Amino acid sequence: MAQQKKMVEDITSMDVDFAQWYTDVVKKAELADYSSVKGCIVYEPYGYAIWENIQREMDTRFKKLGVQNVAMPMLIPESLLQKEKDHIEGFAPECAVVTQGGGESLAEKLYIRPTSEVLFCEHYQKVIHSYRDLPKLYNQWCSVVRWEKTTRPFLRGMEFLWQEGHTMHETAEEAQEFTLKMLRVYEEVYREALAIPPVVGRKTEKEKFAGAEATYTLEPMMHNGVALQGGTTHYFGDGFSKAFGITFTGRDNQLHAPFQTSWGMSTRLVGAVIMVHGDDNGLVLPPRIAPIQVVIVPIAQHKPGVLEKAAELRDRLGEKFRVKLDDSDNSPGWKFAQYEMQGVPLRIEIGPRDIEQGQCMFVRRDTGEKFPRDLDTLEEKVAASLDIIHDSMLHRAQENFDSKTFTAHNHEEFLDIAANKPGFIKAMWCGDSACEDKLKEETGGVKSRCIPFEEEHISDVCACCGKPAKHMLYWGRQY
RNA sequence: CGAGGUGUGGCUCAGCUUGGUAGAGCGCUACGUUCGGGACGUAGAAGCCGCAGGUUCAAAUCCUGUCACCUCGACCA
Repeated sequence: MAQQKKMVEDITSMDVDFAQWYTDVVKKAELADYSSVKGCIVYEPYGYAIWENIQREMDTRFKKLGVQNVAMPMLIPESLLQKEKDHIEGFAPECAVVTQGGGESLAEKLYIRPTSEVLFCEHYQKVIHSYRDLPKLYNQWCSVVRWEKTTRPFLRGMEFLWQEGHTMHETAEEAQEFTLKMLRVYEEVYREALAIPPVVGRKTEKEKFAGAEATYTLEPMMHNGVALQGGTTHYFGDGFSKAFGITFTGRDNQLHAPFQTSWGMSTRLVGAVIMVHGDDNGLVLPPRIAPIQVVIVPIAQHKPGVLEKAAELRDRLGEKFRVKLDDSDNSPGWKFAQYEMQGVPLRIEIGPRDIEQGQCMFVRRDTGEKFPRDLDTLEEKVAASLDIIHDSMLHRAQENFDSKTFTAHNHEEFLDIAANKPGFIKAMWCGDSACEDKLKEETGGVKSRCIPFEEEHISDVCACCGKPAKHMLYWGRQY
């Protein structure tokens, strides 16, 4: 697909400075603003609307699986957080802690949740008594706080919005199966709502979540070849259950500990959408999560009949799509640029000439392609175009992924690719975390992304140490 | 936490070297003319120059301190 001419001068070109480009898009598309606290952003209406649409895509899928939404407290007593050893060790260093209340020192410190496993466990301990109480499938939409040193809007914040699901199951098999089921739900959201093809697989021992037995992950590749950990599901076994004394009477009339999962995706997904699909003119939004799917720009709107016709189209399309008619006094060119920056998937231009001919002009945001469409079948034409745009965006993201994924057969090739080709590396691995440490050190930051479910056989030996290989890994730098 | 950088109308910045009435562009308000790729004219509103000390007749400008944010690295969704 031909690269569009750059029309917006306020946005730094991706090739010049990708980081600056990202920041420019966030600001110019009016997604978020900085607040007076470092790492805490203001989600502006347009940015928040994207998140709401992503939420809806996820929440309806959760509910189809029987997941129920709840709301847990924000504060965790220190003693509660300490009940699971690996968990506290993993999270305590990045927690914010409340030590005062009402002007007096607290007897026990209260941690602001960095994640809520222990809160769910405390509650589950009270409400689970019998196998008939299982499974418990809870989820919450909330914000969490982690004391990050470096922050970027949507990608990493001190406070960020997310959902965290926490479930309890009668058997290990059922919990393991549910962990993978949620992973597939996430992948579906990626592909069908975000038009992003992620790599999906299992994290290595080194990279897994604090306290989990297994962590699965979705790793989309950004336009510049850098990875983003964008969603994880965890299988906990019965470790937390035992630590929290959660028991139920089984079908055999014996006491058992239930098996647990958790899974989360965050507003980081908005960052992924920006960096996977965006271009030098700004944001490019997948139609299914775009706050405005169709923007109608009237041409020569002062002429009789134009605004009336444009409003009629808005009313018609508004029954099926998220539509905006911009009848402000700004010039058409200004409006074109504005909605391109904001990534609106489809623009409809309508002017006196079109009205005479019973048509309007469609302009696709993803390709810049412009073509006439008859007014009388407009609803079908818009629906078809939005689907085509979605498919085309997914396809292009896949092409970018493929063109930036390289195979390393040995240590030398691995270092060469890491140094010279931005993107993912596929390579064999012996299973030893020492090799992960070594490669990260040698390459200055390339880390294992995951063991994919469909592994390829690239060679018989580890691309680091040369010992017999156990798995194929995806590797890459990450945000 | 290491290395850089920046704080001046809403935004981007100039002014600081050499102290002397606080500026420009964009945006905003009103009216008019415009309208198929960021239109134009006229009139207008808007800033105790991040904060605190100090030097001085006089500080955006010099000195000291402090806070905040941004970018890049190391750690994490």
